[in-house]
Amino acid sequence: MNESTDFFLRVYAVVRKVPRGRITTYGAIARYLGGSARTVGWAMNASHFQAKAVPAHRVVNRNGLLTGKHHFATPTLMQELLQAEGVTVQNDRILNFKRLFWDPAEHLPPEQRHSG
DNA sequence: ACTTTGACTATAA
DNA sequence: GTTATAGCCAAAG
Repeated sequence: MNESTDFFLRVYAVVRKVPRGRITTYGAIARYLGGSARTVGWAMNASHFQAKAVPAHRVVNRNGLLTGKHHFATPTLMQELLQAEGVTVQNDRILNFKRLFWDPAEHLPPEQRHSG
């Protein structure tokens, strides 16, 4: 495993730590892991190939917009998954986004180890 | 090797 | 709120 590849795994590890019914952003993950939001988004694109499922529906952009909905099996699956967890979505946007926002840098220890 | 694209974000007008 | 620009990093052509 290269360090670059490990970054993807760290992204998945963080996303899986997002509590049910909460959401986070690409930028928050990027800041926590020390990468860029683009790279996090790219990692999410490859999350489908992971053996373990990644709750990618809990990751939205900084505006609470479901920008990644088109990458799911169906363009409405992301919204359905969120609503199934108690998150209200309207017009492809999460309501109370700021209240439901879950910052890994605030709830996770610094430099979260993948071995744990 | 260079250009374009992309599940992003911050700032400015 | 919208549009444009700059920064960012990885993958594909």
